[in-house]
Amino acid sequence: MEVNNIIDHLTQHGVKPSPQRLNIYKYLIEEKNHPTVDTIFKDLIGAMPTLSKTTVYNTLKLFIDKGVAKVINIENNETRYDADTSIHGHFKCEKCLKVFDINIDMSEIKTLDISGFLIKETHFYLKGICKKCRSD
Amino acid sequence: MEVNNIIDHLTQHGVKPSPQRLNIYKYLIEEKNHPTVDTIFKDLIGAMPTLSKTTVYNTLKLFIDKGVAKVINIENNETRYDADTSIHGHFKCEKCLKVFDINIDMSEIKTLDISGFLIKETHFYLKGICKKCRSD
DNA sequence: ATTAATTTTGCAACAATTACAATAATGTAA
DNA sequence: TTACATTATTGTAATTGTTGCAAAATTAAT
Repeated sequence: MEVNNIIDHLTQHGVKPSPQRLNIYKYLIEEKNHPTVDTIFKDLIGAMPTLSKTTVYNTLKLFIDKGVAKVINIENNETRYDADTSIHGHFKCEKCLKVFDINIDMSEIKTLDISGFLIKETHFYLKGICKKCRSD
Repeated sequence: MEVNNIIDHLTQHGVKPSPQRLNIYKYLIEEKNHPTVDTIFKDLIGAMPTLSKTTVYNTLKLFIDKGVAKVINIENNETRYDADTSIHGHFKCEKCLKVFDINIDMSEIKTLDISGFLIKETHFYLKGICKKCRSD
């Protein structure tokens, strides 16, 4: 995505694009690694030496509120973030620890037990061993 | 489930049924509230006044290892536990905070992107407002 | 009964996250 | 521009869920 498009996208969602926010958002969409706060912080501190970890937390919370990012909750001690807000699933490899995107067809899922329930968020993930790690 | 059945079930999975383990497991299957460690501890400390929170942690970790319980990870700051180890999903109501079980047909899901991947765990959950809370 | 092995317990340590107040940056109106 | 108001960023302290660890208690074995 072009920088101008990013600025538009954030602005349209009510996120004022400060330098920190821009860099964090760019990082989220360019590195498709579903990073943790710590990863984001460590990868950006070089380019923005004054960056504070609190800012990363604040910014991600803002992104979630404004709907330009989503939380991925696979392990209870590592919250990850994803700028892809479409409904999709994840696969976490227990060996290389990478998180992969997977497409899912949710139409088959919304069923029986929860008729009358209002669904706001859909989360799906698998854990196991990825193809590459199995052959290593 | 009868107590003897519970003992058999735990034993068959390699869990020696101490009083603490028995009570925690019974709590898990009787109260279908998908409790947190804190909830379990607070609800059992009356009946077992010497119970330690560390024991609850240890016991649940053992249950997971031995396959008689599963982790439910919906919020990043509240790990919940479930003695139903079959593949099923959950719905968390944002208003009353209850967690409901939902049946899912996983055959529709395992797809494309992850051919060749070894799947060990399947997790699915929704968030929203439950029927009762919508009508209140 | 002694000894060995396992389980439980309490407390300290740790790590992720949040609260909060101070500082910095930005926007606005004269 | 200058002065003022608003918003964003930062650093530190506090909080919370979890784990590490060694001592005490319980259970099993000889």
